[in-house]
Amino acid sequence: MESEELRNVGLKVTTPRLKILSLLESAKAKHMTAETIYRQLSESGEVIGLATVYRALAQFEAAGLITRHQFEGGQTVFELERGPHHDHIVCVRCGRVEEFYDKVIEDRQREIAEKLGFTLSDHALTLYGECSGGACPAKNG
Amino acid sequence: MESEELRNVGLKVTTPRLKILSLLESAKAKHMTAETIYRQLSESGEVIGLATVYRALAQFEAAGLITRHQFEGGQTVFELERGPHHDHIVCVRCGRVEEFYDKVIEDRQREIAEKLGFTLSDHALTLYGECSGGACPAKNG
DNA sequence: TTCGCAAGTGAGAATGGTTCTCACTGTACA
DNA sequence: TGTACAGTGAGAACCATTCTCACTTGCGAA
Ligand SMILES: [Mn+2]
Ligand SMILES: [Mn+2]
Ligand SMILES: [Zn+2]
Ligand SMILES: [Zn+2]
Repeated sequence: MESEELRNVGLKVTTPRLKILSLLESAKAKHMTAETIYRQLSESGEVIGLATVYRALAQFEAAGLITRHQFEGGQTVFELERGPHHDHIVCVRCGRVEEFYDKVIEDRQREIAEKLGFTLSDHALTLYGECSGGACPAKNG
Repeated sequence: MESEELRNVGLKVTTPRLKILSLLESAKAKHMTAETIYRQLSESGEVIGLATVYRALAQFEAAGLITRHQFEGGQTVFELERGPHHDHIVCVRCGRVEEFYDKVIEDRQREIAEKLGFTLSDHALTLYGECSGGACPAKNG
């Protein structure tokens, strides 16, 4: 249950936090903005302040429950941290986001950091391009 | 001369644009925020509006003269597009920025995009970590 | 050269995503 | 159950960036 998850990371179990967590789990879109989360909760009758949404997301991130991505030209998006690490490729035409994991790149990053005398703690890799003709909604008409 | 550079990309040669371009060329810091550029120009007696700085930077970027980077937790920084492409590693403690180029990663990105049905147009890769003890000013005291 | 005018500029207002404030509320724990 | 203190919501504040608009400037045509 989501209550467990909150307790496990040392956060009090409150209604807003539970609602936000379950929305992140059940929503069709995997990557959501704070605004989107706020609106979807509002539309389903949950009255949760936008400030609370931002606060909860920041806490979830600090606790490692979710990750934050800033794709260029868009707002910050959040996603549940489930399963293995991955990076993203974004269609600059329609905004579609695909995920990928590449061991070669991941390993290389560690080597590069080491060679430059850094202790690697994180990285952000996002590819941008246009998705293929049929798949890209924005290309049809 | 910088006038050439502006003309070559189809931009009128104006005083603000020239000042901004030369500052980017001569400044000690390679990666600068709009605010920093504005302040440095002001301090050297050049009166150029902040809005103009932002406008010029946007135009320079569109023209391919400079590139824009958004490191997490910081403001957008700009740098002159000279020499070959590179990515960045940022010290989360002191903010130092180092540059690197890795052919393996670059090639892999292209392959990944292709495999996923995307035509790659750009990418953003930034590593984060702590730079080594002696080199990191923030670690001394 | 001089002219005309589209393009550029600067000051300040507006924007918009995110954070802060503060009085009120709810959770957790004894 | 009571209480202390963390959490919440509404709206104000923040702040990087963009927009507005009256004025200026670069530059091709004459
Ligand atoms: Mn993802
Ligand atoms: Mn650089
Ligand atoms: Zn697409
Ligand atoms: Zn450092």
